Amino acid sequence: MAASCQPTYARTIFHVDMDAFFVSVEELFDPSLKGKAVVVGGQRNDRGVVSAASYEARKFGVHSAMPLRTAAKMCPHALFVDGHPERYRECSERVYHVIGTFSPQVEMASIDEAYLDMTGTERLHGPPLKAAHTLHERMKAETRLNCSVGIGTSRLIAKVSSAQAKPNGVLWIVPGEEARFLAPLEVREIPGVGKVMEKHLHELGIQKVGDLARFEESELEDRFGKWGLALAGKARGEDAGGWFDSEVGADITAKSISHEHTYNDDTADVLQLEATLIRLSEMVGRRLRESNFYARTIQLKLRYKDFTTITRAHSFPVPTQLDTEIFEQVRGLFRKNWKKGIPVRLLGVQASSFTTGTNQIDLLEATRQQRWKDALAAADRLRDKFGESSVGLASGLRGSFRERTHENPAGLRGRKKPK
DNA sequence: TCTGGGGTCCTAGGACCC
DNA sequence: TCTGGGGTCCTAGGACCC
Repeated sequence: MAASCQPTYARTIFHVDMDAFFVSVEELFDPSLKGKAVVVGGQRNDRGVVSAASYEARKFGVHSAMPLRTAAKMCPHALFVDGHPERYRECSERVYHVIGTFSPQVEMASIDEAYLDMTGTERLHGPPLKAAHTLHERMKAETRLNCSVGIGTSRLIAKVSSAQAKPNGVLWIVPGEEARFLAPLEVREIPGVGKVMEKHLHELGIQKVGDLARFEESELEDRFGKWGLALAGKARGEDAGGWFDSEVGADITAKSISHEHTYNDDTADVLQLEATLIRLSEMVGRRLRESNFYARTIQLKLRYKDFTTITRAHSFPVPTQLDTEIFEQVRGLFRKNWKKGIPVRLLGVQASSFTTGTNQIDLLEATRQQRWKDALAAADRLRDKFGESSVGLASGLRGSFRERTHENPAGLRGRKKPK
């Protein structure tokens, strides 16, 4: 079993990461923002977090995921801008178009980053560095946006090196140099190592990736299980375990669809809460229909004032796409689990366990569901024309208990859209 | 500091079946 | 009576990512 677990040739993976994506897109629409401290995600007093901050704002310690109110204190002169998901999606599609001309094996990992498998494209695009510079220039020419490109023999190396290349740079880690490149970096730089894992590692005296690489692999496995083993591989630059191990461009279908809403003011008003559940159920149902998914499991998410959060799920025998069925389930879960009178901060509805198309419903049931689907499709078209609030399961009810909360337009930063 | 919204993956316990 | 071992499904929670 001795010899080669080595691949016969090394892969060449690119990771393309757009620089301060949301901020840069906003600058395209309003050039006066250029060079200023800009925070995208909402207004300075909103209950929300920073989606993106300009490099100017970052100098004051502002970073994404930070509460907007904190950002406003750290950087009072910053300009606060609401997010525009449609703009980001549109630019993201242009990015996808550009990278698609470089390799057949491409994959958008999120709205603003992509992987390309460039193995074997030398005859077409030249050596990695040259190809990367061409890509970098073409990206700027066709999207007017800056990006950074990391090149390596694994997704992990490509990802970490694109981060090191920022802003607006290209970095190639030559095959064989992976471990040496990673060694001086903080363990937190490894994708998948967050706050909690970082703390655990620090307690073991592990600060840098080099420390991690020297650590006994079996002890990592004993302490952290499967993940510990993967971690040992990552310290060497390997795509060990999980999503990283998959081929670039492999077809990934969505596993869940969800919508949630945080109130600007916590509420214990049953009518308002159930009106929100209707709206969220409709949004989830609509997306199920768009993707032609049927969901077997519906989950309620409930967050109280003090941030304690529960989730309660239920699976039905026959999968569904229907707003009414989703809402009935979720309302049932809500009534059973909400501690009456305790103010609620957030409600969420999630659908999962998908099938594409139902298998064995009898004919009557099928026609009944078809009628519903037709009606709902008509409603979807109406919404496209007149906006989200024009049609609803209970638009009358909603009309009288319209929420005062505003939609956070910065909301959308999802990883994947189901096809 | 007072914490969005949309996702993925992992773990762990209990039910249920063979 | 008192007790096994494995597999799969379901549910709840949590870490992590952008």
